[in-house]
Amino acid sequence: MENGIETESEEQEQSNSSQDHHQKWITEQDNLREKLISEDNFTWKLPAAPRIGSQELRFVGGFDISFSKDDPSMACGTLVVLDFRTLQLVYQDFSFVTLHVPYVPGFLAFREAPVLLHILEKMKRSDNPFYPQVLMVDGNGILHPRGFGLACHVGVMANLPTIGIGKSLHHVDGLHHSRVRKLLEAEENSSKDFIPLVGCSGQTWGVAMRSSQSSIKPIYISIGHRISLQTATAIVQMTCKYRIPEPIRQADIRSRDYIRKFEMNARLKQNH
DNA sequence: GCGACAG
DNA sequence: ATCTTGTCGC
Repeated sequence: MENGIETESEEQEQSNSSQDHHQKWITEQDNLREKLISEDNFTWKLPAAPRIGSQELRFVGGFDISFSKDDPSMACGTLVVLDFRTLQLVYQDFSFVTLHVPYVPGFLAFREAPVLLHILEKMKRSDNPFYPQVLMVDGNGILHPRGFGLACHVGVMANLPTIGIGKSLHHVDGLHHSRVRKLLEAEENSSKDFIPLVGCSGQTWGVAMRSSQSSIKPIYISIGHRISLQTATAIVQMTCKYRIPEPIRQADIRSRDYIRKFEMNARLKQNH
């Protein structure tokens, strides 16, 4: 009985302190959100776009993190940069780190953003000519409970145009699976592969996109920073060879590869 | 009160 | 995120 009560109060304290921490995180998200730019804000143009006197988009970045199955706190953040026209890799970098911040839905940025910002900063410091003009992030932008997901967070902090790519739907403003499924089915016959994600409030949070013919499961595109949804959608479409756009897909593949090699090395050491 | 909840 | 086999199709 006494143990039961004691445990309960400890849990209560834990719960309270984590609630406090979440409140700090919420405040930080609310503050950063004031700097968010949700329209095109860059000097380049898309191919065939009539923007006189500006260079075409050339370098598209992608970011992802993979985790060790042996020790889930060990992670590898990977940044790749692809040539927009050829989708060939022109740059890659890895950051092997130990993460102490847990994943909490709605607060992904506090876990993953520092890793990405570190790799970006390193690249910028060295004046690397392949520094991305726009960055795709594995996670949502404004498609988020407070309209400020991972893609917005890194976009504002790195002052870089960013696009959020979700592989599953984060439920926001009445947007849940059955509602999106209905929207998809309704538009399916009209051969549209983009479905605006309009919530109950009437706000457009992003688009669901059937990126490849083989998969019925959509990806969820939302703006991060300094880009319009229309431009973001066009860029994602132009970089999709498979369901996941190439920048994210390459980052994912190479990140997993890095972790696997690390684990292999660890095994070899252990055995002899 | 219960369930839902990007990666 | 990660664990996991085969399987269907171009």
